[in-house]
Amino acid sequence: MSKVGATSGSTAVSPSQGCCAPLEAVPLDPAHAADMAKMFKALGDPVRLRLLSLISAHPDGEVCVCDLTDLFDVAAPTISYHLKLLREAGLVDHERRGTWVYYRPVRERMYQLSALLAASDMALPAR
Amino acid sequence: MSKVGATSGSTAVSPSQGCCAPLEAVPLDPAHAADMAKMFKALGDPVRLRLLSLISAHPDGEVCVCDLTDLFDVAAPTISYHLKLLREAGLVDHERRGTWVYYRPVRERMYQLSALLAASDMALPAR
DNA sequence: CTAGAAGTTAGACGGATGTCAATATAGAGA
DNA sequence: TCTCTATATTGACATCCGTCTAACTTCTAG
Repeated sequence: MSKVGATSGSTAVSPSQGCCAPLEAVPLDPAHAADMAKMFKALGDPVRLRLLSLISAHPDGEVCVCDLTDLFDVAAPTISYHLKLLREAGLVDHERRGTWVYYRPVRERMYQLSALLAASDMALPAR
Repeated sequence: MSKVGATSGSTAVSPSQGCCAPLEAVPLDPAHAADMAKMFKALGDPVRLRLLSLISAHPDGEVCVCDLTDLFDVAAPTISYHLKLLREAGLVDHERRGTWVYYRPVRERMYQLSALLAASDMALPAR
């Protein structure tokens, strides 16, 4: 707990600031860095990044796992494994409906990362 | 090379779009995903994330390695290793001046990631 | 030219990661 | 209940990663 605190960032975050100041504004404290790093790490694999992309871009706001597996060259358990990591990073949610499981993006978390990387001198609205 | 092309993104990028559409707009093609994933992976370690944070937040726009090493619990070669990874991901630049080496952030690259994660329904200007 | 300081590179090593085949679990339907 | 389909979990295995110590490179200062 230091200046910015509130790692959780439950609901609405300020559009101009997010849960926390951009990287360039103030150095990250080690504890917060660890939490953010976990999310970045989850995105640090091409399969997972594409998974999140597909989940986020879907017009229904959610995607059935059955529609994801065919798009990759890896076996189904591997997709399952990657989805679990995205879940554990807090970047996606899931819900079982009948036989199928649907994944949704957690846009607040995605935005946390986005805000962290947004530099004020690059024509972003931040500050 | 497909729809968005130009991974390099040398100079100014459109404030509302960056080098590429946000994740939610269109699924990432595999080649592009790999490039982006490499950057995310570089940020997926607490030490590296703090390094980038310190480098980005410094008022001089650059930081001497000698000022970084003391802030971490790891040995100097480990810092060197992490800085190399950040360099290879294109997130920082470096320059030797005399005995010292200075690192600078590459804000265009940071912004590429930020734009990728910015969702349009979250009060960001994108689209 | 030698001595010393700042960084990087090389090599080694334990632990984490990504993948698969095999197995388990959950629900739908006959 | 029995079977089939969709996901998840387990266990094994090869590779990658983060860390260290030791050695090397580059520069400055005598």
